Amino acid sequence: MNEADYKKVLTDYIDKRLNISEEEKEIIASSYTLKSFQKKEHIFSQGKPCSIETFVVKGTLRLYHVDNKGQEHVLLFAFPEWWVGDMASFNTGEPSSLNLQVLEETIALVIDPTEKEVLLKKVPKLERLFRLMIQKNLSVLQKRFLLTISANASDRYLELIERSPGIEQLVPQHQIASYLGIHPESLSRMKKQLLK
Amino acid sequence: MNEADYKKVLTDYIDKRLNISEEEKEIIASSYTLKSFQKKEHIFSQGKPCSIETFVVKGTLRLYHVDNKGQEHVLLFAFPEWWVGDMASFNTGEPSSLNLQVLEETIALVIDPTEKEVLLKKVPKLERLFRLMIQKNLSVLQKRFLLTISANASDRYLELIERSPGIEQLVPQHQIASYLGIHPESLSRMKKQLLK
DNA sequence: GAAATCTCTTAACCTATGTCAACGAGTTGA
DNA sequence: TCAACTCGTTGACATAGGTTAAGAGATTTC
Repeated sequence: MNEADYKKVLTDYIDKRLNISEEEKEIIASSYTLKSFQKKEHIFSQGKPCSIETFVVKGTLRLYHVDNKGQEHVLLFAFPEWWVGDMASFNTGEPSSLNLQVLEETIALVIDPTEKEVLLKKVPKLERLFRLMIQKNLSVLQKRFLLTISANASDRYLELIERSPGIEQLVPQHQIASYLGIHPESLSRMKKQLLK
Repeated sequence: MNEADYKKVLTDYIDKRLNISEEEKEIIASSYTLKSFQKKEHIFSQGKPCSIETFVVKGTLRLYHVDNKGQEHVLLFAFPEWWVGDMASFNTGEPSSLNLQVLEETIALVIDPTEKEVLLKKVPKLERLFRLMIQKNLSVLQKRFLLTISANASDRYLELIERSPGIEQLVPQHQIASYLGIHPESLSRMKKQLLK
């Protein structure tokens, strides 16, 4: 696949949701920059403004937070056709509280706040797309929050593997523990319990 | 205050963020319906589609979820100039997983999905406002989520009373416990510990 | 291919919070 | 004014998950 092919993934994605003209497709394609990232690389980091919004074309990422005790907490794993970033920081310029790290070699289309502003001016109907996108993010996060506070770790684990079968092949177990909000030792013990 | 005054709270709120014409103000004002709600009343409930988006003009509300063990979990308390609803349900029509209940007699401006669609057609620049609004909600929820998974109950309690001083006067303690994700007995015990 | 590093497991013990039961102070309602 | 609730508190005990330490395979690195 070449650059144009990768960008087509994005314009197709948008076209499916909004119906855009060829001209608009070109504007969109030229507004985004194609980047590839190596395993373990950080695309943005906690403490610095996140000036990048990412559309994943290929690969796997994790978005996580490090708390003031040094503990990592995975917010989400991202796969192709996902948008990832730190909305709050991207829009306000304030330091991000999140880190975006590559788990599997990734190809993504990225944009910075200024370019995005220009793009939205040129193609205002994208406002709607981004609203829908955030809405989706919000309702995913809301579900996750409710599950986190109302279910115990093993129910959350079962929910995760049901919702994302195959995730245990893609992501090391200690990061699944981190996603579940428990320690690797606890997950290990828990899985042993579940086998009974 | 009369109806026009209450609606002015909304149009002023929007004008501060978007700069809208007099004509647009009128369209907006006429798209929203003024409602008042009594203490303990439910504005929408879990299991039914939430076909209402609320802009609080006056009063206090709580948005909560009841899990499958019958336990209540408060997602947020809402105060004047807040938007409250269940975005996911409002936009898709699927059953809501949330309840919105009045804690103190409330005056609010409400809109349903159809009216909102019409309004957005008439005043497309509101797309931007709603995007910003959801963005804010998302970043609040994200902070809350990170705090919930990385801090213990007493740190969350201290954070809450620091962020919302006076909340203990507005909301009964067992609902604060529910917001913190613990049981009333635990909060009681915890506060005793903190006094030492 | 040896050393270093990472990943997962197990075990023993610890702690925060849940659970259940009882009680007293207020508040509401007949 | 008494009965019924609601709300917060306390205590005893239970449990999920944290903490620490150790070891065994994998995997990476030089």
